[in-house]
Amino acid sequence: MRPSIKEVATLAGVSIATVSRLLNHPGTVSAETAARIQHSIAQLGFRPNFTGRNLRAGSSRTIGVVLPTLANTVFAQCLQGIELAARVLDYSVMFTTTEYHPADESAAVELLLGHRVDGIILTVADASASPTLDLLERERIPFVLTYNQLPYAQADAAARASVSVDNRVAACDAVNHLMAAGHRRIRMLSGCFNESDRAVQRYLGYLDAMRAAGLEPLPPIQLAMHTTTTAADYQQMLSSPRLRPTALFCSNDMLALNAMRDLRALGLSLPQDMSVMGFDGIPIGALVEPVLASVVQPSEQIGEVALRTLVGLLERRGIGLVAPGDGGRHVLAHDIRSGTSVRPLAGT
Amino acid sequence: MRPSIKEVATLAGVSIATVSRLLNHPGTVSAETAARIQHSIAQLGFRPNFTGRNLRAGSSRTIGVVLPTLANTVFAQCLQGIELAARVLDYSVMFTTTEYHPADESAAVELLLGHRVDGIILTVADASASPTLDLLERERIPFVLTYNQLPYAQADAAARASVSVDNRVAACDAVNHLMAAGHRRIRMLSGCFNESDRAVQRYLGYLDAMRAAGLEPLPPIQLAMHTTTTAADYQQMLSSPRLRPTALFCSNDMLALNAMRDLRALGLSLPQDMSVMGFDGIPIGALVEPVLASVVQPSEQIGEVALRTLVGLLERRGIGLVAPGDGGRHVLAHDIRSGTSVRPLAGT
DNA sequence: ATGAAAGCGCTAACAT
DNA sequence: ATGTTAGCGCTTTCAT
Repeated sequence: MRPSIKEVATLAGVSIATVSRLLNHPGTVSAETAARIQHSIAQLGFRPNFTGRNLRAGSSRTIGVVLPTLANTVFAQCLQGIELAARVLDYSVMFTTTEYHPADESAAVELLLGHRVDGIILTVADASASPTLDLLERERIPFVLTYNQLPYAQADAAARASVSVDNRVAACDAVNHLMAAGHRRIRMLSGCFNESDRAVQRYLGYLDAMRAAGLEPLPPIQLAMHTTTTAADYQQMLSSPRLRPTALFCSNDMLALNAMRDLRALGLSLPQDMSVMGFDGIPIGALVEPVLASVVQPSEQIGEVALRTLVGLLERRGIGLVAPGDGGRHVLAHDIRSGTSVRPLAGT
Repeated sequence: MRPSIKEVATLAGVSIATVSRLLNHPGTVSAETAARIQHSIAQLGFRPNFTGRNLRAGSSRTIGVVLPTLANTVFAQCLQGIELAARVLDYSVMFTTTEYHPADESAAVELLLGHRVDGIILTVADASASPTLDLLERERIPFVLTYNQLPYAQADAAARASVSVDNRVAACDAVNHLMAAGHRRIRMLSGCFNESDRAVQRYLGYLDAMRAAGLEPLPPIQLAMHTTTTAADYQQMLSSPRLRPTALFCSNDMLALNAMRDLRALGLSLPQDMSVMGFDGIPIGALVEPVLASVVQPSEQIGEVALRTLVGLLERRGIGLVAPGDGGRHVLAHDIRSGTSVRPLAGT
C-alpha cells in the first residue's frame, strides 16, 4: 500500500490534520513544521489520494465524456478540445464511446455516475427524446451537449446546455453553395437519421435550400453506417441517367470521402462526373485533391466551450445558484469551405 | 447528497451489510429481503458510489491513458481500441494528452496516480530515457507502452510491456517498396527526433534500406511539428535539381498528406513530380486520390492489445504473481499498403 | 499553530 | 441469513 497522510504525519511527528492543512491551506502552518512535513512527504514519496479526498468532498474534479466514436475525426477533435481545456482548469476526463447506439448511452452515463463525475459532456443520438438526458436531469447532474442542437428553450422547461453550430442553417448554406455553382439535381447522402439528430437537421436544411430555390428535393440516401458506404448504395442512384444527381451533399466528411472513393471505383471522375460536398470540415479534407468542399464546424472549440460551460455550471452550483434560464445554448458560427470537389456547372 | 447504502438499508429495514452483500454477493441474501432491498434501491434511485468502494478496495477499475495528441488519427484509433476493450472488461478510462511535450508526460502521470488508476497505457517521447517510466516503475504501477518500441529485455532489467510494430523493420520495408518502384534518391521527412523515438527508429530503417541497396542516404528533414509543415521546409530540398529526391518517405501519414498539399501548392504534380510514402496507414489515406502508400500499423488493435495486456498484469498481480520475465513485449505485424502516391520510375 | 475526532460510502471480517 | 464494527485516506470542525 502506498504511504498515506498518516505515515507522513508520523514521520514528521505531527498530526494528520497538520499535514492536511499544509496540503490544502499552506500558510496556516508554521514554517518550521511545514519544512519537516515537506521532507517526510518527499522521503516517503507521498502522493495525496484523490479517492479519499473525493469521498470526503463529495466531488471528484473529474468530468465524463460520452461520444459516438473516435473513428470520426470530428469527435476526436472535440475530445481534444475538451481535454486541453480540462487540463488548464485542473479537471480530469473520463472518456467513453457509444458507437452510435442509443442503448449504450445510458450504460455509459450510469458508469460515469457511479464514478461520481462532477458533470458530463455528451453527444446523444437524439437530444429531443433521450432517456439518458432525462436521467441526467433527474439526477441533477450538470451536463452539456455537443453537436446535438436543442430547440430554443420552452418557457416552462429548464433549458439544457449545448454547444453546436446551427446544423439546419449550415446545411442550407452548403446546398446554396452547390446551387451557386450551378447545381440543381442535388442529392443528400446521410447517416442513419435515428442515430443522429444532426443528420436530420442537415436534411431539413437541404430541404429548405431546395424549396427556397423552387427545386424538387430528392429522397435522401440513408446509410446503415455513418462513415462507411458500399458500392451498392450508389447503384440505384447512378442507374437512371434522368435521376442522376450532379452533386452529392454528404452529412459528414468521412462519409463524403468514402463516397468519393466509391464513385471513383465505379469509374467516375471527380469532380467532373459528380460534385461532392461534406459537412464537418475535418482538417484532412483541406489537404486532399480535390479539396473537399465542406461546412466547417469548429470542433475543437466546441469541445473547449463545452468544457468551460460545464465547469461554469459546476462552480456556479457550488455557490448555490441555479443554472440561469437560458442555460448555455451556444450556437457557434460555421463556415463554408469551398473546395475543388465541387465543380462549377456550365450554363450557370 | 445522493442516497447512500445507509438510506437503502434504513428504508428496507436491514443493516448496511446486507445491502452490500446483495450488491456484491447476491445469493447470500434471502429472496425475501433481497426483494425488499431491491425495492428500496429502485425507490431511492440508489447507485453504488465507486469512490467509497475504491477507497475500501484500494483499486479503482480505472486505467489511465496518456497519448501525444488526438490531432493525429493514429492515436485516436488507438484510444478507440483501448476504450472498446476496456468497456468489455468493465474498466473505465481516464484520458490525457501531452502534445508531444516530454515535460507534460510526468504531470499527466502524476495526476493519474493521484486518482489511483490501476494501471496506465502511454506513449512517451523516448521510452529508453524517460523519467516518467522510471517513476512508474518506482511506484510499481503496471503500465503498457504503445507505439514506443523497447529494446529487447536485458537479462538483468525487468522487461517493460509494450505494444508496437517493429518500426525500424517496417520503415526499411517501406523504403524497399520505394526502391522496388525504381526510386533511388529517397529523402526522409520526419517529425522531431527527440519528441518521438518512433521517428528515430523509422529513420534507422531508412538508413538500413538505403545502405543495403548501396545508396547514399540523404540527411533527414526534421520538422518542428509532427504533423504540420510549411512551404519553407521544401525550398531547400527542391532548389537543387541535382539533390532533388524522386520520393519522400514521411514518418507519419498526417505529415505525408500535409507534404502532398504543400508540394501541390508549390506547383508539383503528384505523383508525377514526386512520389510520397507515409507511415501509419490511417484509414483516410486509402480513400484519397492518389491513394497514400503507407506502412499500415494496426492502431486500434494496438490499443486493444495494450489494454488486455495491462489488465492481464493487473489481475495477475492480484493473484500475487510477479510479471513474467518478458513482460509483454508485443510486436504486431505491419503491412505495406501500396498506393498510387508512389509512381513506378521508368527504367527500373 | 496544532491535535483529536467525526464521518464521507463502502466492504469484509467477525459475531450472532 | 443477518447485524456490528473497523477502517480505507482525507478534510474539517472544534478544542486547546
